[in-house]
Amino acid sequence: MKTNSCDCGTCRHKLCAQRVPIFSGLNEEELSHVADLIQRRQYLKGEIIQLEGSDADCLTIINQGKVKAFRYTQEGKEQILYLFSEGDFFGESNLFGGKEAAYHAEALEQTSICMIARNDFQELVRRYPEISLKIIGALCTRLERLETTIQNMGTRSVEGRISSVLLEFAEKYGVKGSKGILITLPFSREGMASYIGIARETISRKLTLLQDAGIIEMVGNKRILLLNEEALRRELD
Amino acid sequence: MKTNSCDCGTCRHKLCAQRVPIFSGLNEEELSHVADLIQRRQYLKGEIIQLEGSDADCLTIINQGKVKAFRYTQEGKEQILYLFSEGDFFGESNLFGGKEAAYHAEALEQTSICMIARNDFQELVRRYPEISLKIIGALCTRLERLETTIQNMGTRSVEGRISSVLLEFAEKYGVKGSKGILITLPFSREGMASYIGIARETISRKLTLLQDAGIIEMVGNKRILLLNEEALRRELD
DNA sequence: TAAAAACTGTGACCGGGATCATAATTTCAT
DNA sequence: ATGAAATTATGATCCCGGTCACAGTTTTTA
Repeated sequence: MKTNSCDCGTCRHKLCAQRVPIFSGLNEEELSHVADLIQRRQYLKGEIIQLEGSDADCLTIINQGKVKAFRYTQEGKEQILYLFSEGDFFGESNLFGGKEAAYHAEALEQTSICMIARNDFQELVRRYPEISLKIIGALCTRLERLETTIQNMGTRSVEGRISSVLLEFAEKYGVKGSKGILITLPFSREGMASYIGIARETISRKLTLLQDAGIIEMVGNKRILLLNEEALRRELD
Repeated sequence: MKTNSCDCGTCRHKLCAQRVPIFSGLNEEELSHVADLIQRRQYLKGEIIQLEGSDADCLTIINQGKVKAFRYTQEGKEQILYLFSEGDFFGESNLFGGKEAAYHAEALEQTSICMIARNDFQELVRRYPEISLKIIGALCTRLERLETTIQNMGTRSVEGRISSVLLEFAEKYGVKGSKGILITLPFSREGMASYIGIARETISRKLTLLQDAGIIEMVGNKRILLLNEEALRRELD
């Protein structure tokens, strides 16, 4: 088991600050300053990190693990908005909009996060303006993703949406093997359905079809072997 | 007819810079500096301001008018992503992500815009860090809107989506009268359908139902009188 | 102001995906 | 390893909204 956490109490989470894109570009001394302000926390799978509507006033950066951000529709269905991984952050709207948390956040596996309080962060931004440029860049990327998601949902081609999610996971979590790309899914079927915005049964059926077509191969419930990436790409509408 | 444009050539668009939230917080002299960098342009209804995929490298701020941002799905259907009004801006991803334009932008009526070139803007941000905080705030707001849109689209309750759009327009463009709120719609039915992500015929039918229920009253094609706001709010899922 | 063009409303029909029910499978705990 | 619990697959049915067709209206243009 590799130890990529730092509990020595001396380095003051410099590791965490270093690996976060937001702070790339800062030098050693500046990073040290940032690290002073960081508070770290650990969560187990299934634990809630943030409650929608709460007024947590800190920026949360994911150091290790995966986090899903979601809301409940009035019918009680869960709608997943984001899947955050190492280096991603959330809670920015708490800081800048001054509003309450826009969604629930739940650890999908053992997860360690870094938190920076609102006031500390605002000061950081003033002292190191490049940070805000990085944040703007990250927000733009996120906007683009949502824009594409909306475009896809509007199109209503369920096959296309499933293909696009599989490709996304392949890129983020896939491992190339001799037969194809082995994807360890971050979600159960239920989760994937909620991420895509369709019913669980539907995704089961479509995945079966993809398997019958020889494009994928399901390995247990949590892994999918992508045999024919090109074919999947052609499904994208 | 009120004259809220400035063509004197002397004030150098200070008006424009002033009314834009991004630059609120700057003083007279700073605004003047900003105004120096601004280039102004006019568009008629239907004219294209930005082409998806083009590498326009400037931030565009809407001074007056309305602009729709949209993409085409592979089936050729138009999907409207944003409706921008006075004070809104777009093109930020061109500046920060360094990528190409993420969508088409078209004037919905006579529209005047202010443009700032990439380099000029980057310099502005460095000189006045508050600007980037304002931008981050605006991006967060936009993200929240998209998040809600996605949540709505996932829910697939068409009634709810229509109600939410009507309420949005009522707030932005509504005028209170004795009988209710008179909304001048920024879109045709086609446009509303594309904004919501449903078929034109469906929105016609649903609006007729709402009218039969006494909740709204259609006034010609371009206006809707909102008689019972509460009832509409209850439709929101 | 009249004709043309664009937009909107409505009926008929159809299909994809939601829902419900149940069986099969996988995962987990002991 | 084995039974229990959770997850997934699959069949049957239903219904909402898309699509097509066409009529009615509004808006534009000359």
